[in-house]
Amino acid sequence: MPAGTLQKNGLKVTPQRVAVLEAINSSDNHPAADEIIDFISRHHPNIGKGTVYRVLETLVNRGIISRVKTDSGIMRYDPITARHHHLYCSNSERIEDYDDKELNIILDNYFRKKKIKGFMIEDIKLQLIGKFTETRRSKNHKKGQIRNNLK
Amino acid sequence: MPAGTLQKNGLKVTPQRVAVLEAINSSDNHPAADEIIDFISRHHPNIGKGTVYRVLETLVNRGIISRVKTDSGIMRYDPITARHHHLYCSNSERIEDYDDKELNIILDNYFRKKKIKGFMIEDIKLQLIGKFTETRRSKNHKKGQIRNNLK
DNA sequence: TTCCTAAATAGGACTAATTCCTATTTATAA
DNA sequence: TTATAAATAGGAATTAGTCCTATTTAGGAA
Ligand SMILES: [Mn+2]
Ligand SMILES: [Mn+2]
Ligand SMILES: [Zn+2]
Ligand SMILES: [Zn+2]
Repeated sequence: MPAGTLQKNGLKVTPQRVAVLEAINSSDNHPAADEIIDFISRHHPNIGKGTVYRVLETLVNRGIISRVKTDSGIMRYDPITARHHHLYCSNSERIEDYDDKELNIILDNYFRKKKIKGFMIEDIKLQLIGKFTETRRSKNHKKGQIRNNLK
Repeated sequence: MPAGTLQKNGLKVTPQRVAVLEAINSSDNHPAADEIIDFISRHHPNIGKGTVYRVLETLVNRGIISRVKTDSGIMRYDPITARHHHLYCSNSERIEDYDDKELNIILDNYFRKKKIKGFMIEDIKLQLIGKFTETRRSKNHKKGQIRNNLK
């Protein structure tokens, strides 16, 4: 499947690109570059760090993956490019997807009426900050490993 | 005024703290640490970079200023701590405040009903991404200087 | 006013995420 | 199979931010 995605987007199918795509798709963690590199390195120990960053940029530019901003300034990556929002834990680095069509409709309607003077909206993202009351149902590799920097 | 704010918050009034507060207050740019340092350095050339970061952290912890996250991972600072949202330019680093009580009410109502399972909301931030159709009405020092990284 | 001391600063080393560089390798179109 | 433009490896460079410690200082006490 990764190979198909790459071809469809007119990208050369390289093992490195396939590996990066697989890493992101198999994570439910919104992984950082660092985690992607760790994951890939298990079966592909000689991948260049620079290559991973370059591949990520390429994939973002083609709209195959997206970026998720964090407080700490570390960039994280998301296999989902469709419109959706995020839940941010206020005392760990956990980030979960939040998809809500009803909310999107409300927001779209609101801003269809209420124009912001001097600004043309292209996208609306909600950051919902709070606390998770359930632990992660980890689907993948690094089970439960959530970087935690409670301060 | 900065001195008063510091005293009110039980902080020693040092020239460095006053300078940082003045820099942030006089900017309408949501400045990064780098810009705050540049600004202060004009009249206070020996301020330590570490001091500026430490003062910023102190001010954030006391609720005197707040942080604004950006795409690029560079942290920016905001003299406003009251609840408000931000307009992000999709091809420059421009960020403007967006305050909208009606919208806050809509969001609060929506999430009062619609609970998110496994998550307790503490704060909701909207990132409105788009294009500004008017140039900045620059109130301050670095006139018009908006870091621009159109790529 | 002067003195004392806990708190704050200067200034530079350090860290870590990301970018950049270039010699070498490789995917693919012909 | 070959040619070549595109991609990678590997490591140096950059840079926002943190950390450390000798020195200075704000502000309360005397
Ligand atoms: Mn890791
Ligand atoms: Mn600057
Ligand atoms: Zn997501
Ligand atoms: Zn603001």
